[in-house]
Amino acid sequence: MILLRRAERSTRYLFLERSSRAQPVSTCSSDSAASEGAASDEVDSFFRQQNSALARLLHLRGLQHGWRLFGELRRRNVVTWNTMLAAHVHHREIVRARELFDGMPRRDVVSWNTMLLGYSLTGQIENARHLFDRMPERDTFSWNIMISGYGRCGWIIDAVHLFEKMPVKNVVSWNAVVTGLLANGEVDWAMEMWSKMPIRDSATLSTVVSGLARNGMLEAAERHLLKADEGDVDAYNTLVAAFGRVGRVDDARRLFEMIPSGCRDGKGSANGFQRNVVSWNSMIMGYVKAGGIRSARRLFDEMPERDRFSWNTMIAGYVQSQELDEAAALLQQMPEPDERTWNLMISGFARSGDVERAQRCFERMPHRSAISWNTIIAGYERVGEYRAAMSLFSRMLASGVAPDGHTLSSALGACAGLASLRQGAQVHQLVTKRVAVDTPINNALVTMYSRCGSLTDARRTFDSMTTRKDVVSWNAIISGYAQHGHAEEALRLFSRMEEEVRPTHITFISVLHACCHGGLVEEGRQCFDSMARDHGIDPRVEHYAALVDLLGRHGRLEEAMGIVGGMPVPPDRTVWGALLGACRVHRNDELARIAMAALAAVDPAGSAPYVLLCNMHAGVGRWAEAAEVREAMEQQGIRKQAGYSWIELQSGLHVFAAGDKSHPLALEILATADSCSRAIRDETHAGDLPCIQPHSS
DNA sequence: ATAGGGTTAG
Repeated sequence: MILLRRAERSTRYLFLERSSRAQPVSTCSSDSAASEGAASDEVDSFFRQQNSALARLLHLRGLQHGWRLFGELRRRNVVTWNTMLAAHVHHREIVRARELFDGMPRRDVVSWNTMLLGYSLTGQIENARHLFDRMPERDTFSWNIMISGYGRCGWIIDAVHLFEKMPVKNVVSWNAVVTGLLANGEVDWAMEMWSKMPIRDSATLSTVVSGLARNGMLEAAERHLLKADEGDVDAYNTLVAAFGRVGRVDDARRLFEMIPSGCRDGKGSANGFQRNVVSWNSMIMGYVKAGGIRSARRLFDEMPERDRFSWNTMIAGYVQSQELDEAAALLQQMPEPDERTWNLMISGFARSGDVERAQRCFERMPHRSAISWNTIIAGYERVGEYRAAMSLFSRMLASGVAPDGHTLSSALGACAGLASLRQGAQVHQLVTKRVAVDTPINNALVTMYSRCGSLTDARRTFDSMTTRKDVVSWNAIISGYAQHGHAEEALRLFSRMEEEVRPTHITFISVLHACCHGGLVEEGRQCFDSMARDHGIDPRVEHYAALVDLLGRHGRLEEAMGIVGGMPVPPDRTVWGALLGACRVHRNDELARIAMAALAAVDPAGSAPYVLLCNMHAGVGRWAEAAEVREAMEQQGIRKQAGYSWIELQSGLHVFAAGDKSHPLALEILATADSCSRAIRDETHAGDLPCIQPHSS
């Protein structure tokens, strides 16, 4: 790399001369120029073989192994450099690709095109444009790469503009611009362009069928397909997959049956119109999507030949139906599971909560990409094992695999879970350095800052977002204000939100919590009522729990009980728990007994009713009763999980459990907590507060 | 060794 950097410095401002042959970039590499000129046919053929060996190696073993062979070849031949460059682009290693590109002793138009492609595939279309404008020469590939790149990045006007400016268009250019228009929802424009196409090939039909299907126009797609009647199996496959994707498995099957099977009589058709492995895979995928795992398996067993896609789709199906043993059984039968197979298994185990098994798969796989790391990190993050998630994240960084947006979102989620502002801010640094900051990343940052206690940073991130704020962004910031007790600001943001995006059920949970913590009982009540009425969102059990909490906490116990009694869904432990908590604060023994019995019924193993009842007795000095409850609890083998709180300060991480006095400053901390508790009690007249209990044992 | 259309993983 040092060598490449030096080369980069010497060549940065030199431009290639216009030529169809590779040119030396720097005058000091005259030896390679000379050898290039003198290359005999035998030498050329030797390098061709070496280069295809390099390409194979890169394909099979990844970049690390390729480097070795590359090192021996690189001084000789521009194709070698291009092979390596293409491999980096293929792996989306754009920074390394650029380093390589800058360090190349010579470049031809393929080198430039490959670099354009790299930027276009990683969404950095401005960088691609910058290079495109400075290219010493352009060919049709260059223009086509830019047109499809603009289309992919959503800059459809620029794509069309470039297409019109392009001197010599080929069929790929036309297909690319039609694809771009369809991918950006410009159906009419696309079809107009399509009708003007001077040349079409087999990809044209697939382009239109797929584009229409992706715009939800499945019937129009089918009309086009049948009208063209080219017997193009790829186009049929597109539609089989498209019907499958939206769950219309019968339509998918109908199309699938229209493709000649061609395997029994060996007839097929003259132009090769017969089912291929993709047809079968697409059909299997349709069944998998529709939950028809048995039908999928039947096809899988029936199909004449299977490829990696078939195996992986089938395994994905079992993973999705949570039949992980079946998935593992198929994994056993595969001759060579590939990276995707392992990733599927990892995500399957992780999603089922079995992160240990997920990690065993992770450790077994030979080559881990960013996706593998992301899958296992997200798995740990999702089950709340934030420390494990962060330690894998460090391992990933150390292993040299570049983190992407998915990685950093998960890492931010783990920091949020740990409430670790310090680590969160470090990940934020990586975000600004390493990835394009899109909406999901911004959302993760807002959540992280708010959960780590820095509402100011959360708000700053939210306000300075340059990408579109989606419903998750709004939910994140509203929930932040809710958790920090700023009910008015949460409600203000909620009204602003309603002007831009549709709230979801998650929004209402945050708003209800905000009202609860801010004492805005009436507003909360109205908000709950407006959910179904104005927004068409039926309250779920979580909303009922929040409403009961809101009413109960503010002393409206009968009203809360009325809500519980009238619920269209059975109240669960969160609802009864909220009611019980309220009974305790407002000392309503009678209702507490009802709630406690109900809670014990819906959650027999839970300790909450016992603990609360015990504390109620203890709170008014009924020690014998308190002891009785405790005994009953022990007899039934119910144990309270110790609750922990922690805070991260300059001095490190401080962890506390109830009644735990092991901290060196325990006495001072408890005294401060106590005085806070008193101050709040005086301020709010809220009876005794369940949240701070330095005296509980 | 580089461009457009088809099926799987975060």
